[in-house]
Amino acid sequence: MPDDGKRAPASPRRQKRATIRDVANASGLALSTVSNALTNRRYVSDVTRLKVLKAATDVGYRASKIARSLRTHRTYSIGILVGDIANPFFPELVRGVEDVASTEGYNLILCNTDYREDKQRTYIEILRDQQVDGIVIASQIQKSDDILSMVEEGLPLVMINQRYPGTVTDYVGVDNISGMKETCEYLWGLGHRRIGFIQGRKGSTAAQDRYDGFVKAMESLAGGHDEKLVQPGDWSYTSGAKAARRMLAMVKRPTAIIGGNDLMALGAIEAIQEFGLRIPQDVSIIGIDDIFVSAMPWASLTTLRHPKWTVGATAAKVLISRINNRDAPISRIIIPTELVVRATSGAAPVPAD
Amino acid sequence: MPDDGKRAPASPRRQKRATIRDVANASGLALSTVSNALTNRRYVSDVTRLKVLKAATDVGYRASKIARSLRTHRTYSIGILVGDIANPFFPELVRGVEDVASTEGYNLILCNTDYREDKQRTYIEILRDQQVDGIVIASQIQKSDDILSMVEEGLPLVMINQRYPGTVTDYVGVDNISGMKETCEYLWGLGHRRIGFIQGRKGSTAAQDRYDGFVKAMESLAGGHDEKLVQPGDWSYTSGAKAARRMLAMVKRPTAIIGGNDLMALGAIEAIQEFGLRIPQDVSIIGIDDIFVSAMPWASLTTLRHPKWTVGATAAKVLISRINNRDAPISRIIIPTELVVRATSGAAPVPAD
DNA sequence: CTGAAAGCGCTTACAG
DNA sequence: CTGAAAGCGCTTACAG
Repeated sequence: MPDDGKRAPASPRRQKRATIRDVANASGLALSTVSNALTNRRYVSDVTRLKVLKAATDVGYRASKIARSLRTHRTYSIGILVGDIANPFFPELVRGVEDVASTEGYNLILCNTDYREDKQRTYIEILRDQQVDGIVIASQIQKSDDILSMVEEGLPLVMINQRYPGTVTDYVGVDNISGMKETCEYLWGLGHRRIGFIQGRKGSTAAQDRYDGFVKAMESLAGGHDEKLVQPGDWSYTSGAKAARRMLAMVKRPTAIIGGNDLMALGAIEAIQEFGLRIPQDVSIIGIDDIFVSAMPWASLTTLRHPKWTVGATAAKVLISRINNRDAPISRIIIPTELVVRATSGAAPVPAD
Repeated sequence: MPDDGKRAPASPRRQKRATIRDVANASGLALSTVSNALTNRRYVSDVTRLKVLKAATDVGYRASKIARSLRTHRTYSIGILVGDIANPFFPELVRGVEDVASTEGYNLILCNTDYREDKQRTYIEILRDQQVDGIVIASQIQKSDDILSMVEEGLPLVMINQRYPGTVTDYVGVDNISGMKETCEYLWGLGHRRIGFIQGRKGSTAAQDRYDGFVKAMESLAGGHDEKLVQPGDWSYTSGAKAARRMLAMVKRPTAIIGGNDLMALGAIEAIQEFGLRIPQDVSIIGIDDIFVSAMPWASLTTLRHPKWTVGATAAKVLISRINNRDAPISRIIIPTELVVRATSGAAPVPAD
């Protein structure tokens, strides 16, 4: 391509930013006085302050966060580790984090781990080198030594729906156990006796908790569960469809299926329709999370709502409190889920057998 | 709440990180030699380098990005402005940006503007104070003086699907005009003569381009368009449903509707069904973007695919090139759209009038 | 090939 | 109430 003459605005390469020294010169005051006037850390007479303020706006001064960080060891940025922002579960949660972070003057560095330990490790190193003030961990990876070493280092950390055996950190999550109990009882009350469950990605604490909740609930309702009716998935739509197909192909197929998340439940709907079965007359299907799709009329998925924004916002608040007070007691906040009944669940079919 | 005795690991408050000085002491070499050995900026003898490397790992040294940034004026972080990460259009785009950014050693600061100029302004100031190396602007806000001042300042910037009159910056976008042409021609070929269009959020360049494309296409196909069949929306599902209701209530209702984005098209589906009309026998509906929901079988929305990941990834590449070479010619990259035909579009109904 | 010194732009004891 | 100086942890001319 020949150069068409369009170029980046020629000379105005990074124009020099005004520094605190410029303000000092413009106002005829000392650096320290300018700094104190601007940051309100020490008493400065009103007349001096006004002089400083005027000089600052005159020269267009904005403090360098970098220089400040080097000196104060605070960056006012926090990192967040998520599995994949393109998974519809995360954006709302991240919004919650970002909303309170930005209100509190922090900015948010987004890291997608793809649920991989090596990526998580790399990101954690980067965030530490960056000297973030804290990290929100929502990546769902169950084990990682890096987490331990951060805990030892005293770096503020908050876990979302994720625990590390052997470490005690601030935690925000939903009560998957009770949620699953409510869900199973609801189905049981509708007459369902063969209830299937599609598990989430292996290695995720949330997947484990939801499974445990299912097992426990079925234990108390039915005295146990049929492990063949538990099929593995990986949170994705297609994995949900596949898991459901396996269950529906059984001689004694379930009359209700709980997806470990909405995406898998939605995939299961596709499978159920493939089998020529009606929802909910033949098979009921329930998801977990309540992503925005689930509320749309053609999905209208009954689901156990996970208050994602609130969880994210709460995690950010907890993290920031921790940053401001390292010695406060550990907090462990459990946010309730809510069963949202829509069109995909109903009474169990009259048993044919 | 009484203190339950669980406390943050007591003393290990921010343990001191090893500094370059520690490495110098441990190796018996000078600071500058250590720095040069670690950063490869100057020749260092192999034996010295090895000594440095060993000392560095021994003391667990990791360079402080902050100190380095203060000195080099590079932060290796970039910001991204989006309308709202919870809008399903953005996550995939952000993923694209993040994927190449992280590969290139940059981290990504996420900012949600909620399509508001004041929020955008605030974020821009923060990002400048943070001295990010560059900014990706995907927030769709049409005017903002801050953009201008960044351009003047020479801060690397890349616009996604968004132009600013009077400024020349790097740009990555899709060809909405051709895309709309293809879409309208497709519908025209199916016999549709009354084609409705739901507009995107006012003030967005993309919304404007799509509208312009629609008008232009209809001009060449039909010699003009019926402005009554253009109804405003704001990108949201509900706004799409409302806009569609207005069109469907008309005496001469459209036989096909193009949603300015998929979310609005999906909302329109709801409206069409409310009116007791069949899709596509009575009304065809087409979206723009191809968000993940649209591919699901019960939506199965015909749509003009917007390669979001690619657009994001390309924008990041362009931005990083710009950061590395301020004087390179401006680039303007147009990524083609693709009409994905699914179940919601078909032949126009035989006219009853 | 290596070292001593200056300096990036701030904040914060320490004097006065 | 204000100022001069040290220092955060690096990199980079400048000497040798």
